[in-house]
Amino acid sequence: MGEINIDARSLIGALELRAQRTLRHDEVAAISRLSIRRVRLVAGDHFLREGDPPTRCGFIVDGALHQTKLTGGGAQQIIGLRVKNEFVGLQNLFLESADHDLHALTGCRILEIQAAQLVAMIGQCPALGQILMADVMISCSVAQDWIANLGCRDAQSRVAHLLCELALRIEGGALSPGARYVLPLNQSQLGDALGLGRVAVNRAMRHLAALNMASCDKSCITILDAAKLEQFGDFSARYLHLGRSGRDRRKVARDDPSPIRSSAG
Amino acid sequence: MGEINIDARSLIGALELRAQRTLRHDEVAAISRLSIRRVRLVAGDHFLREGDPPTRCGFIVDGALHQTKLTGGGAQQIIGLRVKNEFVGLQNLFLESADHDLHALTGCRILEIQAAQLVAMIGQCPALGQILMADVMISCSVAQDWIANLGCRDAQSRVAHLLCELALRIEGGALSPGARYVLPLNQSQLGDALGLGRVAVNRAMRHLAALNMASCDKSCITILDAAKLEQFGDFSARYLHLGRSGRDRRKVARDDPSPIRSSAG
DNA sequence: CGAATCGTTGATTCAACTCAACGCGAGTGG
DNA sequence: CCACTCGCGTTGAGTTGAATCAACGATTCG
Repeated sequence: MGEINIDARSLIGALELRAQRTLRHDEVAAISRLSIRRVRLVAGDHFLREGDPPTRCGFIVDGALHQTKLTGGGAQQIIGLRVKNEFVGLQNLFLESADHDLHALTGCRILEIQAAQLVAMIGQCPALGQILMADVMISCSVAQDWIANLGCRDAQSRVAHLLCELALRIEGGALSPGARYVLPLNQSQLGDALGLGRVAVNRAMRHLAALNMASCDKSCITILDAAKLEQFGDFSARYLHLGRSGRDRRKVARDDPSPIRSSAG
Repeated sequence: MGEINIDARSLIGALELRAQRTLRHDEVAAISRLSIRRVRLVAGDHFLREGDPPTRCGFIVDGALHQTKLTGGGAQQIIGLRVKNEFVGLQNLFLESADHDLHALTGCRILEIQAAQLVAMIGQCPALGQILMADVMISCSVAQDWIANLGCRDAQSRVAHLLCELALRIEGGALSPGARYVLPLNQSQLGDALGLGRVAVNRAMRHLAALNMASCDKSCITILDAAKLEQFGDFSARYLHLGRSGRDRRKVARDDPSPIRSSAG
């Protein structure tokens, strides 16, 4: 294994984490045959634009990107976020063109892989394809959860819900009290993601802080009371499909009886 | 080919339509090896529930289903629709459990396939896997477009947008003036899908009728002025990824210069 | 220092929610 | 056959949550 590229190693590690198993030798070999290019983006750079053929894929080593759509009215809607340790560009892999823009939200380090190579790899190792496709399926689940978030929660709950989601995705860890992470969006962008105005986002965040659920200093979010925040944001981690023991997740592991849902009756 | 099951034929036809090509013999053979079960559902029946292992997949021959989530407040959000000639249950195929409910919206005829068989088939024929995975990717695109719809359009535009989408998905045809289709949702359910109350949906629909864009008699939608409806609903068919010439699509074929987006400036 | 961006707060406006009532048609049962 | 109920669509009136407008403090950066 000593001869394998350090970047390929990162990919292998990420895939093993997702699949919850050690990759086989042929799988490792297939990955190490990929030509991986290191790419750096600064905030605002685009990775894919609407209409582009989906030739670029990548793995985010560090940073965050957002998927956006422009509406006829000139408003911008953030339809998805991608953070470190996640893939980008997989969503359109088997389609003819991208249907949205993909931009860097912060500075990013990305391992770029040509889509054609990825498709070839999937053909050789369907099991690797499954891991990548599971990633797409999770994106789909997350998008659908966002629909529910926008569709039937008020401003405060929406913000709380997104803070919970990002805590888990960014930290890759538990939603434990005192957990802290850097939010890659400012309040305007949060509004674009949540279908709210900046003012409403600001008020919601101050409300969460006043209730001692989560505080925000600059871009640094601190989870003060995880349980209360989850309940307030009607959050359940199931849709993130983090895996039983995977990704340092403790919350999902302890099969909790979903206090939120049961309270609904 | 004469010996192939009529249900397998339906699947083959659907896959060929999606892939825009004739399937190879080995692909046809792989499909004909599937054991397909005919299932009928009546409105309200469930096909999958949240938490279920994703063992059931299917192809909708007729009817419509909805994917739903319950929120803590007791509200139900429709997070996706699946209509005839689409697959169901693919979204969770490589995940451990379903994260939402899947219910019949109307009476349905479904060709059910066990997930395990489908996975095996994908392993044997990665090219077939690509067609199925493209379906998942389109679901993801649609979900993200719904996010944009909920996030930054008012009630009237949301309804108009969804009517456009469903016209294309259900009719599989052009959004031509005079086009007519049966909406599988009542106004309450439309509200659940669009994050609106029934009253708002009703007023929006009457508004669209008053402006001679679309009329609604019982559950039958008639597109009166397709261009106006598209513009009003800020609709572009790109996210449906219907393919160049595929599925009888005329609209997508004629590479139009996207009048909506250009008007935004 | 000035310019720009972001967060914060108050005041006003408005779109959609909620409540409420009623018409209509389908189905049901006496 | 009619009376009844039930679900759905329709409409009006009052309420409210968030948008919008506006102003100001803090921070960063050139």
